[in-house]
Amino acid sequence: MQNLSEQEIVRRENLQKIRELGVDPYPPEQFEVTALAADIVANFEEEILEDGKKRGLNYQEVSLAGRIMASREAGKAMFMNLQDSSGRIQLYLRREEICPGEDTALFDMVIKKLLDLGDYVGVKGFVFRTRTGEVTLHVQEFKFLAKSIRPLPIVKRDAEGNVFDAFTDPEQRYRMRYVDLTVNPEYKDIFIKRSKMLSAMRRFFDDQGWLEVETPILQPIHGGAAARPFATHHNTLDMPLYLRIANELYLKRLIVGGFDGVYEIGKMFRNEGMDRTHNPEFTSMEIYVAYKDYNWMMKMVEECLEYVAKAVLDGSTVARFGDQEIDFAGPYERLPLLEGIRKYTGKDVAAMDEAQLRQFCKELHLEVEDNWGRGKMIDEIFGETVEHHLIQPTYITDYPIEMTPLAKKHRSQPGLVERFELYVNGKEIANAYTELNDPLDQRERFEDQLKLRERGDEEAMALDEDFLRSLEYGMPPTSGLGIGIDRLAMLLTNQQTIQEVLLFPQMRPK
RNA sequence: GAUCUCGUAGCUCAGCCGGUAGAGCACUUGACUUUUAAUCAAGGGGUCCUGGGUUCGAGUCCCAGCGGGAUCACCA
Repeated sequence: MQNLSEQEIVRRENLQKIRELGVDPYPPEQFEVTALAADIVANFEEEILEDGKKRGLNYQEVSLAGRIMASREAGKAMFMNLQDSSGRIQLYLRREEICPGEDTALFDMVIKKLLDLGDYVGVKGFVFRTRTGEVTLHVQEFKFLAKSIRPLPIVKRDAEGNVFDAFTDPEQRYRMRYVDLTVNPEYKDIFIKRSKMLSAMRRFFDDQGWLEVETPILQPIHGGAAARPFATHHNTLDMPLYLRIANELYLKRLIVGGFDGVYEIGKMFRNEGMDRTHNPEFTSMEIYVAYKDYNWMMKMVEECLEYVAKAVLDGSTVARFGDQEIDFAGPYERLPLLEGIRKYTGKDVAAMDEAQLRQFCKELHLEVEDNWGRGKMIDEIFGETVEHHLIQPTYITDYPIEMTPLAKKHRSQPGLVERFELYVNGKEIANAYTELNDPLDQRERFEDQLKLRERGDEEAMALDEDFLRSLEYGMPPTSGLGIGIDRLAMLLTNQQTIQEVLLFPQMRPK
């Protein structure tokens, strides 16, 4: 045990003294809770009697549990604030009631002196309204449930709304999320909304009859996306394994296997940079539906996001994000990629050859690498000139084939594939294709990726022979979709950083 | 990975031109039976991120490192 602060030493001494007085600071038995603080404060009712006195009509025998977050002594009485999962309520204690006889040790010692802020307690009593009008629990029984031996940085607000001792340092908040959620309970709302978002999405898919599945996180070949993986090693098999960067190829194997619709909501892992929109592990939703194409998928996404937004935003489809208002009600604008570039630059990149594209990139002050092909440059031009305009949900459709080795060739436009990405607030939220199910075409695309890899592109896709075999057996026409769950959560909870929508964002070790 | 910026008490922060560290809350002791940032009186608490350097003297200036935040690059 190393250097304890004065306050930690005092709390440990208090813990010992409580035990010496015969009180268990960590009792094993359950404590029955019959009410929540927020419900009481919202619903307490009283009547005024003929003699002018007031009488509570409800909550006259309740039992609450939570942390003591403030304590005010007033002689032989005391006021405290109790915080439970719902909110806070004031407690009122009188010595003569807690300790009716001569022995006032429980009140004078245990409650008045040995109780610390942050301690978990259970209280029973009746609710009334104080002279100053605050709904308060008049405590008749008091019990320690768990002692806190480390001081909490409790936030205080005065009558003018000034905030004192705010626990605001993001590093501390993320590293000690348990403290953050305790002293800044408003952040719990983000995670409650995130949970509502996920359960609404599952409900939407389940109602269509699609099946939630789980596919391997440890994969021998990291396929399905262009990204650098985390590598690990399996001892018994003595082989390298990768944490998945995508689950696409496994979900398609299930479509080959005869499921009409499968989806998975789970973590993906990418060994790349971290910033306010990237965490090394992130949550993605991927869904594949047989006999559909990307036009159908656009409609499905509109219906799904509208449904999910309503579940999170109490029936509204409009999310406030910073100073923007984003409406998730469909239909969304559809803008082919090349038209989008024309719209915002006036240039027709489709007509340009590689040298002309390179020149255009220079004009835009884009740093072009030698190994970039047409597709990569067009993608960069799009990112530079169009992306930030796409505030309301917008589908960008029909991408160059080079960038998209798993999507089917466009039915009418050579050089393009049937792919769309959904942009909201200038950021990509979803990505979908009419899936490539021609096994010979797929093999050629993988081989093109291998060539890119030989040219030094570390993110080029690896060839997955077993996946190709599954396509050779025959995959029905299928449309697939991926949604970045963390980014959708950011939009629906008005948060500017991914760390705020992750309970435990990745941090450097201390 | 690059640039900017920050690191002082449990928490939030002051600390001037370099002169051995300060406030509020929290904590300790005492008073008070409807208070609410309770109040009143008294008191304790510091590896000034780490390591070097300049200087008679460094929280302060310089260098390096560690960690955070912001912006950028890569990516979803």
